[in-house]
Amino acid sequence: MKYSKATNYALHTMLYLLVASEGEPIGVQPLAEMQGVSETYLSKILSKLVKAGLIESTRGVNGGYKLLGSKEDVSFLKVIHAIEGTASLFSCDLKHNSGCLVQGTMADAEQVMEQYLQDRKLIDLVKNSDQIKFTTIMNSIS
Amino acid sequence: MKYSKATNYALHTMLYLLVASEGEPIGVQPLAEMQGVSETYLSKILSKLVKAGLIESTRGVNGGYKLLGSKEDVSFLKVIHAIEGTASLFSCDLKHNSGCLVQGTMADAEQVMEQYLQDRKLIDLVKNSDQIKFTTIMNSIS
DNA sequence: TGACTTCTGGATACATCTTGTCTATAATTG
DNA sequence: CAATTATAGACAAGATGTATCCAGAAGTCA
Repeated sequence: MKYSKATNYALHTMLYLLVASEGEPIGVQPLAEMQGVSETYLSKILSKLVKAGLIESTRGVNGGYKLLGSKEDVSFLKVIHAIEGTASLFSCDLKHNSGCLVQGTMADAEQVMEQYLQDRKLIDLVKNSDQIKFTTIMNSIS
Repeated sequence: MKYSKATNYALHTMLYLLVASEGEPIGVQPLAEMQGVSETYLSKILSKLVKAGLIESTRGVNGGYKLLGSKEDVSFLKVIHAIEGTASLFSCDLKHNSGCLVQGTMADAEQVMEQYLQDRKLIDLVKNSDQIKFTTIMNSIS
């Protein structure tokens, strides 16, 4: 059980869009180049973020992607759910006659993690200290 | 991202062995039949539990599997780790020059869930009320 | 020793998911 | 119309999960 690389791309892209949230939209090109992945692949990931209502896209010249809504509202959970889906991590397919004893605890464990990820906002990663250091880091993504 | 079905088999099998912890070891045959899976497949899963030190196996006539150690010590986390491995759920492969901003939070989230799963013991599912009801449920696994 | 039982390990097969790429298409600007 | 940019579909290589069958090791019992 592992998070997909797509989730990682999504989180980093959201971080970038969040910092660049004021101003012109940003095309796939620079985002894909930064992370060393093809434009079409990253665009599929970005489409999921669009459908989830996290960002908006504009086509045509000077088009691209832009954060939708408030910077402070972007939680880790929203991004993860947009990419991984919202299905439960655990499900028991066995044919019990009166419910599965295990499932409840597993669901609770997942809930605990989701609550944590919902409380954590992407902006927390960059707000406290230095926007400069952040951009340096982002640009350094090979 | 989902837990494997193997983890589910492992949890149910451990529950069964836990209830039957006093007495003779139990062979793969009944365990596999209960859960509707082949003996060889389930035995591979059980081998992982053996290697993890959760159960012990004895070969030959009247052999089988038996809980190792105290009933009270079997946490959800131990079983899950035995099957899924202990690798992190999230890892960033991007080439940052000074560490990944995202990874820390993701690791913390995982830690929160693992702590919960470590605190939850399998025996909690059956100890409070009725051993009888439990056996009924277990036997009802098609 | 020999027969039987039970776990162990290897080879194999199939389905699904992930990670991508390439190409074509739709929408927008100028 | 022409250039730009997102979107969608087809496709493929690779990894992983699920599962079976068969051969072999190891233990028990007569």
